[in-house]
Amino acid sequence: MKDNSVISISVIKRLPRYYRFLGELMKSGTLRISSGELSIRMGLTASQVRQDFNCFGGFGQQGYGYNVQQLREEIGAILGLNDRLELIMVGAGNLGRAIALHMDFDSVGFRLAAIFDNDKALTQLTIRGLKVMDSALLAGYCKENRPAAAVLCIPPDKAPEVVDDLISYGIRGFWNFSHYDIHTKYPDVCVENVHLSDSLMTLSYQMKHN
Amino acid sequence: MKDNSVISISVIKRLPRYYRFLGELMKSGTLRISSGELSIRMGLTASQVRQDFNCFGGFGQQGYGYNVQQLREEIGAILGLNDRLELIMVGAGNLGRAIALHMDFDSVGFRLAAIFDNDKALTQLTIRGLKVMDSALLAGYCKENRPAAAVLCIPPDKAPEVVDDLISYGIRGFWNFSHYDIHTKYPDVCVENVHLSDSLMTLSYQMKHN
DNA sequence: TAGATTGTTAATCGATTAACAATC
DNA sequence: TAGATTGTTAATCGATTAACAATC
Repeated sequence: MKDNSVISISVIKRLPRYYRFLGELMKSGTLRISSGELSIRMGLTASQVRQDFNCFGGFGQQGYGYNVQQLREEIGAILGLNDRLELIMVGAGNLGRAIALHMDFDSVGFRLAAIFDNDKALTQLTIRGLKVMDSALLAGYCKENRPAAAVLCIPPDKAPEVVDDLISYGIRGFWNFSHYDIHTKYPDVCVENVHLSDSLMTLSYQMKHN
Repeated sequence: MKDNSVISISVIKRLPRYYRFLGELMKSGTLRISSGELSIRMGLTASQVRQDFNCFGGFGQQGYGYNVQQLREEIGAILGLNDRLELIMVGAGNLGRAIALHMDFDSVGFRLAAIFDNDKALTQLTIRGLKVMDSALLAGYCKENRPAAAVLCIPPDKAPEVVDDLISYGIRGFWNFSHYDIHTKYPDVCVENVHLSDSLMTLSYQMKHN
């Protein structure tokens, strides 16, 4: 796995999908696959598949194709799924709790280590073995445990302050469900936005223009 | 609002963000804004802002800029937020219930009209005034009410069958939280994927490569 | 009118696709 | 060896940025 030149974000965003398809192929007992066959199944071009994989080095073999399991492992390694960063959740409302219960964090490179909320009614709860902690304990917790990233499940009006705090506590990555633009103020921090209403508006557009 | 030529998906995906920023400007009492000022706030180029808006017609005025409220309304109209498509939810597990409770569907062009699950323990529940219905009633409901779209919050192994059914019941759009590629089999249907674990893997990649 | 800022065309950049020599 | 399929270079396509004339 070479990793010298900068990989474009378009390529990175396709990797999880490759990873998923290769997982399904593995389950179905497929040992090898060609770029052509994979491209048909995924609705891409064979060229793109080869270009994508070759960003990271030659995983294939001429005349044979790609070894499914090996390729999947390589992509997993590139995505960083083999070691886990400590992750905290801030905001344990409906959405936060569902995310905490629903996601298999361990299989996507993170370990959910703590959950915080400032609502006393929620700090009673235990979610997946984690007791929801009072937000007042956030600073102390971060100082002691140095988590790397945070899931942000809070209303947008509270987001600016919470983000400022978290950054000052050493958080360097955000999985952001809040409608607040972290990158505008902190361009160097890693951010993955999940803007649910934006996504649904896009569906609205699609459906209302044929 | 002209709508003849095909608008690229890159432009469409930026519209909800414009809509959100313009909403904030409106709240703060700003009446007009230039492409230059808006581009700085949003981290885009002034050129791109003008190009984007001009896909749909001239909303601005030379020497003045754009009227915030009018521009926001135009974008809302383009996204189709003024009328609401009937939407059903299939799958009322943790994630589905949180989405149902959390989302303001009315403000993004949809009306959540019914929720279905095949788990008898869930069909007791009432969520936002909607009684969770048994999946056995799905066909009858669709025949009678002709909903346009479905939120899919089911495990991926059940997805192929459920999607087949829903398509046969006349569903033409999916907000898809399930890890199943609807477009592969049904390229003509409207799909917005929310692949949460893909998103988190992307964050993992970002954080582990500096 | 002069200044500001759009709408739009042209130039650049990047990503995707095509082609093909290398090679298993 | 012959066939298949990669890795990689070149061509195309599309999206972003720059430039500037039009005009409020």
